[in-house]
Amino acid sequence: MATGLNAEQHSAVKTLNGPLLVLAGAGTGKTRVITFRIAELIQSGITPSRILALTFTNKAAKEMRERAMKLLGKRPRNILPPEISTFHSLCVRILRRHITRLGYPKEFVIYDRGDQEALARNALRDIRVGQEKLRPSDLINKISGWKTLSVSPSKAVDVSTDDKDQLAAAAYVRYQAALKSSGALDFDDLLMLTEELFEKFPEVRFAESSRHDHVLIDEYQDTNGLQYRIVKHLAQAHGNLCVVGDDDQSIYGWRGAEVTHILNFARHWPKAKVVRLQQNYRSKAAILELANTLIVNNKSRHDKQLFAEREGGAAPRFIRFDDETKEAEEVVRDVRDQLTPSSDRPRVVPSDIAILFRTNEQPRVFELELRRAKIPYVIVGGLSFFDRKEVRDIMAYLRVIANPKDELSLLRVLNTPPRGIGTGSIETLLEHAVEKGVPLWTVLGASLTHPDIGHHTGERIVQFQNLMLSFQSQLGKGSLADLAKELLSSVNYKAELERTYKTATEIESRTASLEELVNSLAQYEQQAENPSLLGFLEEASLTSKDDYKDEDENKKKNALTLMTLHSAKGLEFPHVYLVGVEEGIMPHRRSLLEGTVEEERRLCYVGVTRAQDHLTISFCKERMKWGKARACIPSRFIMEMRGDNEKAERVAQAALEQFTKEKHEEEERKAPKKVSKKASSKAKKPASPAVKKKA
DNA sequence: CCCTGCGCTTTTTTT
DNA sequence: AAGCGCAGGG
Repeated sequence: MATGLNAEQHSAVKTLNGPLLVLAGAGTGKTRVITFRIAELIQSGITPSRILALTFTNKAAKEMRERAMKLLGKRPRNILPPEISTFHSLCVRILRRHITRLGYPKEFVIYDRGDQEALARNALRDIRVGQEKLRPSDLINKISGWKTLSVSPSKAVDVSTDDKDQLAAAAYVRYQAALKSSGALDFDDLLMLTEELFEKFPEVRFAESSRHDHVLIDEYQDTNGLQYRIVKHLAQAHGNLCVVGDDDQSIYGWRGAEVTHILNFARHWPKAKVVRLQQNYRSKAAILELANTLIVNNKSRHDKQLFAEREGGAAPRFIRFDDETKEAEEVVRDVRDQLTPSSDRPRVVPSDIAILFRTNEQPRVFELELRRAKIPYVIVGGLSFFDRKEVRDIMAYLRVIANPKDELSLLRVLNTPPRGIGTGSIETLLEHAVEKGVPLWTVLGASLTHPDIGHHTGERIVQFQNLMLSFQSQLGKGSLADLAKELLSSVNYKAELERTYKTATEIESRTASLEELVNSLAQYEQQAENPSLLGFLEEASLTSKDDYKDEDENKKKNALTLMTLHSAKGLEFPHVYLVGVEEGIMPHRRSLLEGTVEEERRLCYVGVTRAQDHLTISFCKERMKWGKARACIPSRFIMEMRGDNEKAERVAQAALEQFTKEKHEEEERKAPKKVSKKASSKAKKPASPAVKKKA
């Protein structure tokens, strides 16, 4: 079975029992080892379904599933396959079985990042401490951090000492209350409640941990505290836990991932066997050398040195451009050159090429150029299908139909498209609902008799509710795709699009995404064993959006890839363009101020080690920011890769100086307001960080 | 209640 | 540059 493996890989694959830590450097055949190991376990007589393999993305899970199946060949249909899924999907399955014990409904919905933003925005409304305020995204990160530590809202209020934390804690209380009353869970809840179940109910822990005899985890360096504890529960009984990862590729520290989990694995599992994979099969020596030179600048890491199996290779290019437009133009021109058939080198197709960047705003310019050059491309992540306004609208309708308690969605669709239900009436209803302590949905009917709501408006609200009710009664009867189509026509959404958007192309593209939504419903119904609206919604929020709408798989197969470094982890391409390698972007300015440059360096390392044959690193002299051109400093990582540490040091100094100065300027800009406001306001703000709420 | 337009803020990565 | 909130006219 295990053929073509080197000695280290062989050892990892053949160690079937007990704890096993595989420290696998970039490009050392990590995925191969996991899949071979799964196959080996099955060969040795383990029932496939008793194996649980966990990944961080659906894409990785899907790929692993396919590879394992291929390795195993045809299996009788009545034998269940190994369970290969993401942490989050696993938790959803566990919760669906036991969550009622925690007082949550079995039919919970999952709120994604967009919903979280909306909730956070609401929760922060009217909350401030003096002049301090919090951005929704910061609140979300903060809450996520608390949840990772299993800190409840009330506990957060207790433990918060500084102003910002107190403020966040107050918002956390509201945020969590809103989630609960909507019958919704966010991503962190999925993990947190699973742990709670395991802690509170030994029988649940027993039942769930008895389902498997072997647990494997990919990208272990990115596990956070919750995931770590869940895994511990799952593997405690049998101890057959195999984790695979690379501390140099830990790039999710901001999400609570702790490298210590992988660094201390041998301590937590004293019997653990440790295997190191250090032979890199992916990159040409010239590229790997660059990566090695870069990463040794990190102080906290397992000391290791990767060896290139593929000698030589073209020297990586470092190119400077005038600005981001030039960068996109020239990179795309270079891509086109590469794609042009030539007799003196092997053929290159778009799917051999990836353009990698740090932030999600960077691809815009590249998209434009690629379209102009007629090169097929896919953008991974970023503004995805499910983030488009029209799709979110319709999804909100579907959610209200599936779960009328979902207040966020209800508020979104109540007057979308405009149907004469104004903010005034909605406020009144909300107050009424809060008074009675029931969901907003329940009081909709009362709007006809409510003194503060006009008769006309009341009628329209009831009409809306009846429409939703009629769709609810259709659930389980006909096809979901048909229901969605009917929904679109009965709320006249297309007319709304035509009214809102001016250009024909925009209307067309928005209409197209609605069609796509209907198609994905149809597709879901076809492939799901037991299709339900709730099931579709669950899949839509959990599945990383890109592999979700695989409508034209073929087109995708031949497309160039645009993606962030975070999304690129685990992938490889013959040609890689790493763009925007400048101080402030990579390392990101925020990391400089927060002292997390080492993680940025690992990010850069991940980028460099994605390349198999050709690597191009580029940076700009200046870049547009908020409509203004700003000078850019080439990243210290570039100097480090070239071995000029002195210059890197100077650059680091200069960048830190510049960004701290900017930060000060920003604060200055805000300060005068503070003074004038204080002067003009009648009552002075409380000195203690008391949370002010408007009634 | 709906729409438009003005001014103000925006600064990361993702399941 | 772009999205959001808010004020003011229909």
